[in-house]
Amino acid sequence: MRYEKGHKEATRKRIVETAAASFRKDGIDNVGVADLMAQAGLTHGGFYSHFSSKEDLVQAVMEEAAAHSVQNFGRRIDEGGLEAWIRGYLRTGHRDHPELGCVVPALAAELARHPVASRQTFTDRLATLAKAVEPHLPAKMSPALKKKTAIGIFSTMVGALLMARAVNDPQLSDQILEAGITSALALAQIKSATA
Amino acid sequence: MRYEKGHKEATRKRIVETAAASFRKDGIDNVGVADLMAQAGLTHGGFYSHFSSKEDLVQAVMEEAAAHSVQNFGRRIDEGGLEAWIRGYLRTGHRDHPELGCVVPALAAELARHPVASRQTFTDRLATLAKAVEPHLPAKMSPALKKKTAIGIFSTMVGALLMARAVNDPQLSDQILEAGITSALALAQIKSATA
DNA sequence: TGTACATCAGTGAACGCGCGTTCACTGATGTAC
DNA sequence: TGTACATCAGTGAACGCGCGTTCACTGATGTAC
Repeated sequence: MRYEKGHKEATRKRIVETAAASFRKDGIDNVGVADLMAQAGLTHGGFYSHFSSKEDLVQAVMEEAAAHSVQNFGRRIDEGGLEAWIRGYLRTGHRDHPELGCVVPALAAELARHPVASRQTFTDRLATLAKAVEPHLPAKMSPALKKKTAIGIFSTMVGALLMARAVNDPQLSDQILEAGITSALALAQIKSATA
Repeated sequence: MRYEKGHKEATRKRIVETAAASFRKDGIDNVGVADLMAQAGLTHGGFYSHFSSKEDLVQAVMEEAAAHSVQNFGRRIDEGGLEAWIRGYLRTGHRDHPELGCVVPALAAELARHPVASRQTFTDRLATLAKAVEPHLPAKMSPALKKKTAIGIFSTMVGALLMARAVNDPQLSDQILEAGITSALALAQIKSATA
């Protein structure tokens, strides 16, 4: 072999990570295979020795993002608690750098129009995320309410980040993030010192 | 003139309405000018006697959607109250027919990558919407908290609808809508009979 | 009243461009003998 | 140890296609005389 062992896997990983960032920043449709390969330091023809189609890459990106973020979120929740997770998600840095952030506000609308295979990962991930949140909710909540609340909190966070990015007025955008934090904390029944 | 008075305005309106539906259903990038004109019963060349560019149409669509939905939401809130508005927004019919529904979950992510002019309308609309919700929140809330809560409720609704559409599992999708309703009602401090 | 002309919403061929995908090829290395 | 061959990640030209946009044209009507 011309390349050391594991070279191909490393290249594939590099393409997936490059794609994950670009897709979140510019949208799946707006990122071409040639762009992506150039960013990874390759030419476009080689793409098809790693993936059978662009849709195949989309699926790989969703899997990578799911693995990465469930791990990331899980750690953050367990280390800093729900409040730190909520505040970390709705910080201005996350709003301003979609390429480094959560795929849901960035890609969910586009993903809804993609084939089932690419959506499956997202579905699984959401269920996992809800389960990671539930243990941190007040003990007096019923299991059913905990599940609803976990999903409700995440809905609030996703909706707020999405709108904070779409809005044109920086001040309103900041207010949306704050409103998202306040509301998510209220749902979690956390009384914050700064809220 | 070949056509009766108001003909051109009527045609333009038809194009905008067709586009509003198609954009929400398939995404702005996935709907071509030629598709749109064919749907409106015209050929693609005539497009440019109505709009200077596709982006110009996007702007017109956002304006139409804003006018339409602020009016629609306002009426619904004033007639049925917050609870009816929330339940109406998070019903399965709305999830399953993005072409007839709110532009925010459908287009906000894509819109965030569009020029300022197209985003301005969205910004204005969101502020108007918040103001329509505020009077229906509990009187004991401070004005500042009312504003935050109004935005928080809408964030929850948008996030829930977005995720309910992206998810692959119909049962989970229904649960997300229910969780959105429960959480939005909780934020509005409405104790519902069926919640 | 009849004729010539101006108007202009809509037509449809054509444009340059970038897309996803294909494919014959390259060339450095590992393996067989 | 040296030579011939197989491997295969990556190259880059080429493909068909659909996109947004342009433009010369059409043809039914209103207007001028």
